[in-house]
Formats: sequence, C-alpha cells, structure tokens
Amino acid sequence: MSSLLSQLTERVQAATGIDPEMRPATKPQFGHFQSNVALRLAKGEGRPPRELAAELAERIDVADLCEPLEVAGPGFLNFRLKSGVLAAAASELLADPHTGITQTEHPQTVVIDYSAPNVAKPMHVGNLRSTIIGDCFHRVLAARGDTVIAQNHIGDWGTQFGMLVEYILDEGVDAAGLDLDGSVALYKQAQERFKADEAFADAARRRVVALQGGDPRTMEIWQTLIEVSKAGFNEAYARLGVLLTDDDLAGESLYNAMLADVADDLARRGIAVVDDGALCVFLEGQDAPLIVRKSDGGFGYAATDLAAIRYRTTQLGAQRIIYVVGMPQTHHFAQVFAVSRLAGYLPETVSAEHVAFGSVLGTDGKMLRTRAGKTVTLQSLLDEAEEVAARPIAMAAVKYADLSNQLQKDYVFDAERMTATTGDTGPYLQYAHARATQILRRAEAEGYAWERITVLDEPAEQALALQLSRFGEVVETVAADLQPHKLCTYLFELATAMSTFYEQCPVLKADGAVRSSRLALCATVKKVLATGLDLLGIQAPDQM
RNA sequence: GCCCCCAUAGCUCAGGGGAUAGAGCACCGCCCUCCGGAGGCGGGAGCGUAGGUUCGAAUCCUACUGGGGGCGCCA
Repeated sequence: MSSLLSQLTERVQAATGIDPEMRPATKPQFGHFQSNVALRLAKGEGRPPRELAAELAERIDVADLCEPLEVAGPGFLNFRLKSGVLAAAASELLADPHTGITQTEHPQTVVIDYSAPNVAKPMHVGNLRSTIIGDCFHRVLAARGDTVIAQNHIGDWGTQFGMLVEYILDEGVDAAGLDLDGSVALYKQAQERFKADEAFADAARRRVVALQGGDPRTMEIWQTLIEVSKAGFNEAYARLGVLLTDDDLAGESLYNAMLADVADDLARRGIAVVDDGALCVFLEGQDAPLIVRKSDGGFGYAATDLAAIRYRTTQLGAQRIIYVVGMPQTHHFAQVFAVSRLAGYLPETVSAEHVAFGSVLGTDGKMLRTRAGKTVTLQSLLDEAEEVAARPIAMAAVKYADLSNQLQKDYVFDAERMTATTGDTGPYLQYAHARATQILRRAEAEGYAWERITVLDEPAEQALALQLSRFGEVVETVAADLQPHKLCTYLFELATAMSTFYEQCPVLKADGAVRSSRLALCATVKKVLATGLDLLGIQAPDQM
C-alpha cells in the first residue's frame, strides 16, 4: 500500500519531471497538500509562476484522486483530495495488518546498540535515554520489516573488576547474595580502600591480571557480579516495558578475545602505527589519534568498538548499525567509524550512525545532580514520576517527554509537567485513546455495527481522516531519519483532531450510515493511536 | 588554541529554501438539557546580533555574542 502523498508525488513528477516537494497544506483553505513546483520551474523557463502553475494544473493527471487543482498565492498548486479517496485511504488502515505502515522495499539487518549500563554501577539518566530511544528505533524498524538485532553493550570488563573481585575475596563477601544496589555499595567501598590501602591496591592490580588470564576463582566471582547486575537491569527493563532481554546482551567482554587480533591486523597493514609507545591510527586532518592499544599493552574502548563493528558486519551480517549513545561520544564514534572504513571492517554498503542525544536537566536547567552532587539514578527518576501517576501513565509520561523533542537537545526532567493530562504529553495521548475506546465499547453494547469510513461531510471528519491517512509516511520518515519526535508530533495532532471531532460530531447520537462511518473513524483512531504509541514503547490502556 | 552541538512567544518545544512562523503550559474570554470538561472554540505575545547567497531565508553561508560538550593512552 502506498501513501496518498507518494501517489500524488508520482503523478506530479510524471508531469513536471522534478520532485514536486509535496507538503501537507499549511492552512485548511489551501486544501490537503501543496506543491511549489511551478515556483521552482518558472525561473528556468522564464515564465510567470502563476501562468506555469495554471498550465500544470491542467496537465497533471490526478482527476481520479483530487478535486480540480487550484493555483494560489505566488504560484502554489493546491491539491484537495476527493472525499471518497480520503475515506477509502483511512478505511484501509482498519483492515491492514500493518495499519498503513509501508513495508520497506529492501529489508535490512539492523544492529542497534543501546542501553549499555555498567556492571556494578547504578543505571543513570544516560542509560535511561539510550534505552528509551533505542527501544523506539527497535520497534519502528521492526514494524517496517527490517530484522533488528539489539545489542546491549554492557560494561562488564575492565580493570575495576580486579579491584572489586579482590575486595570481595578479601572481605569474604557472599557475591551471590548481592543485588545491584549492594554491588554498587561494594564498589564504592572497594574504591575507597584502593585509594587508602597500598597493599590492597597492589593485590587488586594482580587480580586484574588473574582476571585477564582466566583464573577460575576470579572468573567465577566476576561472572556472579554480572548475574547480579543483570537481574538489576532486567528489573529496570521490566518496569520500563522495553524489548531488551538477556539474549541481547553483548558486553565489552565479548570482544575481549578479538582485541589483539584487531590491533595486529591494523598494525600489520600499516593503518596503525606506534607513537609514544601506543598503537595509534592517525586520521587526516586530526591531530589526536585513535588509540588502539595503550602503551602499557592494554586495550581501551576504541579497540573494543572496532572489534564490535567487525563482529557486527561479519558475524551478525549488519547492513545498518545504529549507536544510541550520548552527545559527548560524537568525536569518538566519528573516529571509530573512519578507522573502520579504512580497515574495511565497515564496508561502504553498511551504514553506521551515531544517534547522539542530549543531557537530561533538572528543573533548574542544569545537569541533574543529587543534593550530594552525584549522578541521579534511573530508579530515582522513575520513582519521581510514579509518585505523581500510576505506572503505565508514569512510564508513558517519561518516555514521551524523552522522545518528543529533538534527540540532540537537552531536555528538562519535570515530573509534574510530563505527567500532566493536559497538553502535549504521553498521558494526553493515552486519554484520547481511552476516549475513542469508550465510544466503541458503548456502541457494541448498543449493538451498533461499523465497517468502513464512508461519510466525510464535516470539516472535523475530513481533518481526522486526512491525519489518519498520513500515519504510514510518518513512520517511514522516522525509520529513515531516526527522529522519534516527528511521530510524537503526529500522534499529538491526531489526538487533537480526535478531540475536535469528538466535540463537533456526535457518534452514538447519529444515525445510519453517518453513525457507522463515524464509528469506523473512532475504531481507526484507536488503532492508529495504539499502534503509534506502541512504536514509542508506550502502552495504550482502554480505560484510565 | 582547535572542533562539535544549541539559540524561535513569559516558560517548554515544533517548523530546516516558499503563502500571514505553529503547538503546549501559563494568562484572559467564551462553551456542560452535549458519546469521559483529563475536552473544545477564541485572544495577546516571538525567529540572539551583523553581513552575504536567492525571485524568496527562522531555514543555506560567513563573522560575532551567549550557553553546553569534546580534544593520545577512563569508558
């Protein structure tokens, strides 16, 4: 099923030879869609735009879809869909198992790297954003027909585990009896001792070597720590209602065995060179290199990310890789991608995108900090939202607030505002859905049937049907641009159109064809809202 | 010092070459004999500054100002 927009685009392109840049009309009096083709063609042809527009209006073959075209303003072409065409397009959504979401022509294997909490560290706001945004991409791309492989790049490797394992052994702690919070507390204690106790610090360093050497007793405790943290992560994921499972775990340790090979490969091929004792890749136009191997022989996260890319393209068959990681990593990923291209780990046929998101700010407009100046935990933020609203509403509020503005911008975490049931919020959308559901429930109780949208006489009905018909193209845009706020805006406009319709067009009090058509409209709104909210990872309860 | 991101209404944000720059919150008016007023309808108020490109700039380019972030062995 192709969208009305793409059908119109095709027709106009056939007549003009250029992309008509069809846009939704900026005002209702301009019809449903508008194009500026005549304005853009006029200069080259040396003719007045309006004259050219008038000629195009005659030549463009859309009589089956639209009312006669109108030329307006400086030379715009305005398209007004025939009422029957609009009704049919909206009606199709109700029957379509994909709810009008156009299926991608060339399905891809897409790896999405998101969430990435650290073992034995509290989940924080960055993890929250990454998890929510990645979950949305996961759902949108899967709905379009791509094969999505989620990769949760947890921080489960590094020198800090030597310290932690040594502390556990030395203090005789029962690691299996810990939970995530307990291991976090332990980590802090270990850190303090590391600073204060020279003998312990030495033992901790030896323990790192034991860990890297695969010492069974060390590995066992390390593994236990991971299990403990996993349980904590899963608790947060269940609360948030995201798709991640243990199958998606692919932490830093997974790539451990590949690091030496990556370094050797880059060195052997002359892509990386030793500088100041470290194995570096120098990129053109950049003075700071990417450090593949440190001068002490250890590997940093650059090596891990290079190995991960190679693994994802070769082993997982990724054709598109999406990293949902905060803004500060922008330069790092630019380097990693560039080196991966050079080395062929990232072939030209595979795209790699870093979706950099901004910070979460407090209501004072500054970076979120606790009173003690520490990082705010994910848990405490969700608690804050659940203090003012029940869980499904609170999660809707948090997610919508996170997804509804441009990802690269910072946003203010204001529990009161985001849980408000008025305005551009998650709960408002849920309310619109519950309202549509209520009408349908009452209609069923009365024994009223509905099937298709057939009558669109009222402006509010038309506006609603038009908005419904755009759902597929919006989802397509989000899949391409990875900008969830466009879906949020769309759904908010749909909910608003629903509310206007609700005020102006009685449903249950209407009769005959009008009633069944309006019921079908309500049913389509319910379906599109529920589907759209689901793509955002937001539940749509029937009652609130 | 170099690089990246951001700047739109009192506040929070859309709009990213095209018609009179749109929403929400807050504020001020209307609208409940009406399917959930958690709503609808209406009102005032704005593109950081200065240049440039263009028939046309909030949008593209340059400089500047202000805010945030990054820049060889932490991830």
